[in-house]
Amino acid sequence: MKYIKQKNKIVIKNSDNFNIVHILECGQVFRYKKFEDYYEVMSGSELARIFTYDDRVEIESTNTNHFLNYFDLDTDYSKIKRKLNKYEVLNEPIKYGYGIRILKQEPLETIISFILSSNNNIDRIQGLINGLSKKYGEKIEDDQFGDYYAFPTLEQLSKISEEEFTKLGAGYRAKYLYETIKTLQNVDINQIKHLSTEKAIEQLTSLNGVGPKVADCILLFGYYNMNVFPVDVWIEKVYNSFFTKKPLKDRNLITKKLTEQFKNLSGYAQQYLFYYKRDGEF
DNA sequence: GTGCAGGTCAGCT
DNA sequence: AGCTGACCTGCA
Repeated sequence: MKYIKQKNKIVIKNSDNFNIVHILECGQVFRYKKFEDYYEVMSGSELARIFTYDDRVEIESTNTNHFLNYFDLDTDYSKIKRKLNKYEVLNEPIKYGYGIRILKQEPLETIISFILSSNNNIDRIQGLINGLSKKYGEKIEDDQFGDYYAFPTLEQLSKISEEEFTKLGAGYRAKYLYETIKTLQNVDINQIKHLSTEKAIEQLTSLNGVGPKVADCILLFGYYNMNVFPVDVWIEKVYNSFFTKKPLKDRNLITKKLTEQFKNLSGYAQQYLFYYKRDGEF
């Protein structure tokens, strides 16, 4: 993707492969907020504002290189979409969500966020993550962007009791968080990226509160692994409407069928289909 | 009041 | 291994 890198700004001239609404609302991320004329996104301890104009997109941030990587701007989505378009079922979804890009989020943040996402709704998930950051993350006072809160580090998270997670409103997920954080203190989460997809899923699902769907989300959004196809309620509907004559309700089986079909493009395919089904009309 | 929201876990065949 | 019900919580 062509972009111009300035001191604290990234300018994208041709934004056929970058649409901030598509990127933020295709289900991969929770730490963002819409303002009147821009979107704000937080990643780790960094913050970015994304302005969309007729002829360009501008990203102003606390850390240009961080967001260059976060938005994966050196990956050519035209090429990816060409490959995906060989599957007819993806033609319309790609047209609809043309500006989707898969973000490179931080593993810890992704693990915690998607544990909170289970059987929950988006508003509450966002509220929980904001509350968690505000209460336990580092306060950052930036001259240009004002005050905001970083996502808590593992060390900061490890000091939180189960009761405090409950007080935040995590519900029965409080125990999941508490147990998982305890486990993570004895695990190097960076080694997960070197494992085979199968082994990585095995290791992630051993964490409390992480089942097959959440494990797939963590691998896709936190480890940039395109071999997984998270199946939630929306993808279940997509599969049963457009991929089969006999409806399945076993999500593990649906995952298996879809990853067999899309192989190392599974992650991308999931995002276009998810956004099209959830936001548009399928 | 009741059903639901981006599933997971435990306890049963 | 595969299936089923319970589950925090806040909002329509």
